[in-house]
Amino acid sequence: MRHMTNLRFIDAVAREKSIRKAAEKLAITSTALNRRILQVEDELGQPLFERLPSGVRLNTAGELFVQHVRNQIADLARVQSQIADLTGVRRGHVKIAGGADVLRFFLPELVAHYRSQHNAVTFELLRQYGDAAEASLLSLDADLAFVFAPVRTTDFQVIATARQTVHCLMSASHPLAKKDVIRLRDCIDVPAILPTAKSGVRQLLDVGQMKRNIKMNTIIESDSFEFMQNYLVHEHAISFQIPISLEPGITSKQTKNETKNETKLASAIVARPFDTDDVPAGILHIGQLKGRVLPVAAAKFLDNIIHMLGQRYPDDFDQ
Amino acid sequence: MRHMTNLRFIDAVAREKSIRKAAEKLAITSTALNRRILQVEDELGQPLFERLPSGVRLNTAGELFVQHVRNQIADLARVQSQIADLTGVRRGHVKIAGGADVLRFFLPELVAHYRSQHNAVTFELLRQYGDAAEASLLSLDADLAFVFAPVRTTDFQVIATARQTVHCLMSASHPLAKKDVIRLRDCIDVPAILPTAKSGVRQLLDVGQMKRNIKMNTIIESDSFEFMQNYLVHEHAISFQIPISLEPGITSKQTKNETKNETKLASAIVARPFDTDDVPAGILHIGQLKGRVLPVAAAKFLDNIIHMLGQRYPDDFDQ
DNA sequence: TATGGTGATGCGTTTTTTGCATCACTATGT
DNA sequence: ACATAGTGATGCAAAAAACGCATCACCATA
Repeated sequence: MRHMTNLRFIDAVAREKSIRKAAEKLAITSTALNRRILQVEDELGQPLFERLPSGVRLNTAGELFVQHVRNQIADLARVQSQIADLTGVRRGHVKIAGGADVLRFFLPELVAHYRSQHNAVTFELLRQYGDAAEASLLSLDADLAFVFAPVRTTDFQVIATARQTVHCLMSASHPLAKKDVIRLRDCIDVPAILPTAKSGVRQLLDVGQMKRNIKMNTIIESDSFEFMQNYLVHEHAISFQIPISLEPGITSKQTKNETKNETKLASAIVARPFDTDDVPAGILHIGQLKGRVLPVAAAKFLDNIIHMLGQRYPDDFDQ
Repeated sequence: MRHMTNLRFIDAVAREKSIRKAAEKLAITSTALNRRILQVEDELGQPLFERLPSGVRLNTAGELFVQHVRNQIADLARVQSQIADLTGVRRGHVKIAGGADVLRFFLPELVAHYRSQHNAVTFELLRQYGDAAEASLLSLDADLAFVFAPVRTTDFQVIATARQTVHCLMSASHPLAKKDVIRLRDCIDVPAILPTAKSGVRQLLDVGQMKRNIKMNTIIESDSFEFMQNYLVHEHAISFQIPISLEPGITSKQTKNETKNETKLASAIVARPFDTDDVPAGILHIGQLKGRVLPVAAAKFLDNIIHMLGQRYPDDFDQ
């Protein structure tokens, strides 16, 4: 859309905090970009940027204007998506912010399924946690966000939630695998691989350890699901995940033929839920920017998410 | 704002339903305008207008897009107003839709007072009733609307209301002027000048006549406040108004020195409220488009309206 | 003091937009 | 049936706007 050029340029400069850097990204010369910005400032009657020796920075008016610009860009995308939908072709670009947990298996499957029906829809997955994800909603860098934690800002509109009980992962031959529910005291002295401190799961585990006054035997910290899971076949340790990040072959319930399924590495690993009296369940929030009308593509994808969550976690799901 | 040109052009064509007519209004040639529209349609990937022999008409995509365009235009105005406010200069253009009642004395006084403080703010007053006023909010042709009737659409957000008792107007020497409150039965056989049927006051009067099974002696119908009021000095008739449209000299309460004030024509006229058991009070709604963030100028003017109403009708005011 | 970074500006060139003339089409009235 | 007056679309030359290069002025830092 041609008429948006100036606005996109301003957005770019605001992000890069430098006209020359933005110009490079936009594949034009800095002088052309500079003049367009001067022109807009002139039309507006006052500057949007402060000129610093190291580049530019938005002033108050600029902050206001850039927010407006991003709204415009997002709203145009919404309308385009809606218009495309009229002709039967769903079109658009869906931007989703979420933690590594949902990016691991849940979203790949869901996105693939959606794209198999609407291949003109493109996606953008941002790995962001908590505050950062909410900030992306606000700056319209994301249409939807998964937040596994209490929601902070008032701009976050929760569309659905899913209770996620923290699970212990371990080799199928681990003694704890015989139990249906794990108590925190069972884990004393068991070598434990914990997610890094900023992770939501880690925070829940810490709450539990505080409550029961139990200190787990932490041998490794990592933010890689793959490492934590794959390590378990080498040493009889335990690691922790929430259901949504579990590899499909790993079920949280004990099955009779669990041993038969051990064809792949994944199925040599089992998951057992914590007793929620020890480690509280976390709430996964799916939300959007409050008051925003989403593009058709994003809105329909959100429907899919909700449907899938409702189907997969019928008891722990809320809408 | 240069980047809005295409959008303003599309808006104009949609309103005029003709490229040539719109071009004339926009002071460009039809061919330039035509090509700009073709360009936008091309960028968008599909047409916005149906081409008819008599001009053009929006198709479904066009309806969507034009609504978006109007939102953009209005939102830009909001941001501009907000930015101007940062520098201490209030700037903007406030568009108000309302009936003749509020346009008569209430709004002139209020607008004049506001402009005496912020002379960079301009105003646009649209004489529209009920549905039309609400439609103007929706198409963003108006920022604020006064609706004297039940509010229909869900897009109308009521900011404040004022109960308005229907008053009888008459010459000060009229027998009914001795009463403090008028009953409908007092009006039997009194020559009456009624507002036209679409007026809100008329509807309230009709409700009262139904309820009490009384038919007033209608000698004249008019939609001109001036005619109805000025006629009263020539014949001992009565006419009807709500407080907000009353000329300042005319008070609704009986005062001792009423006769002394009869220096002007206006003060030869007195107003007496109807008993609300006979003629129900009407509710004047002041509202805006639901969910919309108003430009500073309009928002602050709305504050003034509310303040003035609260001061003038402390008992019948709601916020 | 030299250097490498920033945004601003004058000027010639390129790209885009505009207006004129004209076409193709369709209602409407003679 | 035919002329007429209205509509939007299009080819082409002129006008206007945007662009890129070279360069300036400024500032922080080494």
